[in-house]
Amino acid sequence: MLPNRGVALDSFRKPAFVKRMRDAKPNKEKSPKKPAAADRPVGVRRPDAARIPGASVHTSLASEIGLRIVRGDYPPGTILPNEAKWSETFSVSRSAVREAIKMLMAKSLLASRPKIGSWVEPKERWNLLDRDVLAWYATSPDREVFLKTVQEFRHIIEPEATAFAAMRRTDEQMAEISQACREMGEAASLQERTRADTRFHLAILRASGNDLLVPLGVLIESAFDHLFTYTTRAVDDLNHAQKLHEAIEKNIRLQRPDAARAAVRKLLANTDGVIRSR
Amino acid sequence: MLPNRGVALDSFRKPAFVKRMRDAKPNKEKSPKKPAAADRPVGVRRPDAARIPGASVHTSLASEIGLRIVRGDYPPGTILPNEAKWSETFSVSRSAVREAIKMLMAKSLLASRPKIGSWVEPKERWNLLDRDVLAWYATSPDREVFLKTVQEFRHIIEPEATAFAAMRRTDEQMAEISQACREMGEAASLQERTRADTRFHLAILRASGNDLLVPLGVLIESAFDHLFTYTTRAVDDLNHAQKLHEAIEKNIRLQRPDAARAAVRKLLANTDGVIRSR
DNA sequence: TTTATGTGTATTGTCAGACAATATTGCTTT
DNA sequence: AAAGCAATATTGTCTGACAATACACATAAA
Repeated sequence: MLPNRGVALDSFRKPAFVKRMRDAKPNKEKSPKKPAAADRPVGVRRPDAARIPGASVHTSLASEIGLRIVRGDYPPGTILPNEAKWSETFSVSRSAVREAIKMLMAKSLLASRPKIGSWVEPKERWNLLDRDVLAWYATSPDREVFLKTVQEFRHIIEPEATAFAAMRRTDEQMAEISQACREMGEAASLQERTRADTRFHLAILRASGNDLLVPLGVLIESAFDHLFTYTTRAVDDLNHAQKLHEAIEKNIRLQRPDAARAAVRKLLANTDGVIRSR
Repeated sequence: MLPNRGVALDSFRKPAFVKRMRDAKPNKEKSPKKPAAADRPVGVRRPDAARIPGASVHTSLASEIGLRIVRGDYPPGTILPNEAKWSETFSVSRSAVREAIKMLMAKSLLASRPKIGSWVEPKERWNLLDRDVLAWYATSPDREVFLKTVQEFRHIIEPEATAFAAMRRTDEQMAEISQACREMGEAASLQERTRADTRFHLAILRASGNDLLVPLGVLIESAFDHLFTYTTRAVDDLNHAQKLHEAIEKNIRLQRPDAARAAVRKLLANTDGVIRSR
């Protein structure tokens, strides 16, 4: 019943690579500390921690720890502070810590064993295509590099996905694509436009008929997220981009895979230009 | 600090789409039941559940529940039995159930709210490229379809990844690739060979210089996992496949992106043939 | 009747404290 | 010096309690 981790080869071994960095403190002593615990009444429960208003404790905790790991505070192989320590640091219960850690384990950022502790997994195991991990990852290096990586990935994926969509889309899927495209053109605000843009590309992925392509949508969302600041408001550019989108829509509608692929390549090249020129 | 879920557009709403299927029972009444609780002494703790010897309780639980979800026992939108129910069903503590559920939430299979319960997320949110989810997914439909999907994905990814590897690989990365290729040729058993084969392809992904390509290695692993049964033992085929691999290795070594890409396409076509002919 | 308001209640969220399982570490004995 | 053994630290698991939340229903007001 247990999923077959990796290939048959069960060369599973003790975490021999873990560096014994006991009671490891974060690398960079930027010390997140409590960013001024001012307007907080004394004696109240749950004093510090990176509490986020709307979110549950374990979710916030997972975000905080996950971010630190991805950011490189605890390099792969190091042993994290133990559960009691986290519990104390953030003034939360051990259960909350455990649930947070379980979330990070599910994303393959961590693994743990009794008497050893929890250590950071090697980077190539990280599930970088996970929404959260990607978001954390996006904050660490300068945006430039991240955006370039994502954009490169889009070049690999989207042309082919679109070609498949042109071959296999259902009428219903086509309707979604067309509507998103139309709404892009009619959008009043830039935000609304970006929204429709995202829907457009996600709909194409769904229409590709390959289930495995769908989860890559997070990359596109992330790209638009970070592209937003770059986006030019020049009307000419917007019109041009709109035409490129419409070309894609048309070729999918007419079921022309090759033309659709080419159209996507053009759009991506255009986006590349926007990034480069900034 | 909280990762920006999706694009800016916070059209976050109450789970309006959840079907109110209270105390939902699994769809298919295949009733996994306890598959004969024979050789188990009476009165012992933790009687049934899908306990897996080596694994922790919450991990086993997550596997069991995750498999059921992916398999379609609880379609997207349905509300799962509550924590107490699971706890009772599997005779484990509520904490264990919660930790398991947190793992599934981290993979976006579930979400939950107080007073509502936990519901299955829409399929397009599932993190299908996660190791575990992929493994569960691989068990559900017939292998044919799954393999075809994965293979199609490889056609999209690997040629481009290899071209990048040819351009950007370091000497160290090249050494890994070459060694894996060599070990493929020298492998004594089929299993050993598959092992090296996997390493070969993963090394190429790593050498591509695009961090986002690395996590896709799980797909390759999964492919080989399921391809294993198909693998022919005919010496001619093995020799042929080996030559194709060596061609790839050579073109990466000589830094010829286009030739490398073409070589990978050939190899994939060959693999396609193996699948089709079976 | 329709709309607002409050009240009950089921479910997850959080906490606290205990014990079990496990593997490292150092000590003891042969 | 080698082998076995005990001490110990850390995660794993269980139990029981209370808080927070938002649906559902009854009740009251317009």
